[in-house]
Amino acid sequence: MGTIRKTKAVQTILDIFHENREALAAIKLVEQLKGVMNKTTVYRVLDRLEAMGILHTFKGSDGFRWYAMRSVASSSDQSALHPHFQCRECGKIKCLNQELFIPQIPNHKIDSAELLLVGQCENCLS
Amino acid sequence: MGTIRKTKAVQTILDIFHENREALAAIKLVEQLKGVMNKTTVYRVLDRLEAMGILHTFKGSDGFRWYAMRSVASSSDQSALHPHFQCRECGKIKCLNQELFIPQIPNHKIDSAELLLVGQCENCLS
DNA sequence: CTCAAAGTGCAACTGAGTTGCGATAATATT
DNA sequence: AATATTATCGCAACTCAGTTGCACTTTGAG
Repeated sequence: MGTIRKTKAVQTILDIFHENREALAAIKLVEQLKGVMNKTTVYRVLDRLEAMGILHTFKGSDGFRWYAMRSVASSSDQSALHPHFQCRECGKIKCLNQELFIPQIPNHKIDSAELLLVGQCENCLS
Repeated sequence: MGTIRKTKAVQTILDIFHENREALAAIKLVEQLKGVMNKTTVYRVLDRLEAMGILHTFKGSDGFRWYAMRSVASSSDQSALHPHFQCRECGKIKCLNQELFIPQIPNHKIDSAELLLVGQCENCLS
C-alpha cells in the first residue's frame, strides 16, 4: 500500500529543483526533459511530489501550472499564504517569503490566498 | 479605423454582465449562450469589451478565464490591483472593493498584483 | 443606397494536461 | 539470489478551453 519509490525520474526532477531554487512551469520541465523522460511521467512525478508535500503548486498569470520547493520555513500550517512574483518579460516566477496581509470578508470563510505580483525582475530591468 | 459596433452579440453579453454583477467565467458564458451565439463570438466579444476597458479579465484558481465589469470606482490608474474571492464549493467569483497592500521587492518593478482568496461564500457556509 | 470594414459562424486546429493499458523496474518476500 | 508484488513508466490516444482561417453577414459612414 502506497509505498513511494525513489526512481530515476523522481531523482532527476528533485535535482533540478534543488539546483534551481526558483519555481518552474510544469511545461518547461516537460520541454527540458524531452528525450530524458516522457511528458506523462513529468506530470505524474510532479503530482506525487506535491502529494508528498515536497513541492507546492499554483497557477501563474500565464495560466500554466507552476511548481516550487515547499520551503522549510513556510511548510507549517499556513502554507497556502504564499506570494509569488512573475516577471512580465522573462516569465520567471519567484516565491517570496514576505508575510501576506489577508483581507477578511464578512460571512465568508477564507481558506487560502494567492497573491501574484507581475512586473519586471532585476535582470530584465536592464 | 477601429470603430466598435453595437451588435446584438455585444448587447446580449453586456446585459448579462449588468444583471449579474459577479464575475463570469468565459466558458460559462459560452455554455449559457449556446444556441444564441457561437463560442468564437463569445470569446471575441469578451476580448473587445476588455480592450475597450469595459470588462477586465483574470484567471481563476480553476485556471479558466474570468471576466467582470470594471467597476467605475476602480477604473482609474491602479486597475490591476483587484482582489477576488472564489468559493471552493460553488465556484463563483466576486470582485472585492477592498484596498490591497502590495509588498514591494528590492530591485523589482511591480506593475500589477492579483490577489485571489479561496474559501467558502455566505451561501455555501449553509 | 452603397460599400468597405467590422463582426459572425463554422470547422478545423492548438496545446497543456489527462487517461488507459501493457511493459518495466523498484521494493518486499521467500 | 531468485521470485513475486505493485509502483512507476512510455506510448498513443484523448480532453477541452481557447484560437485561427476563411467565407459570409451586418453595420454605419458618406
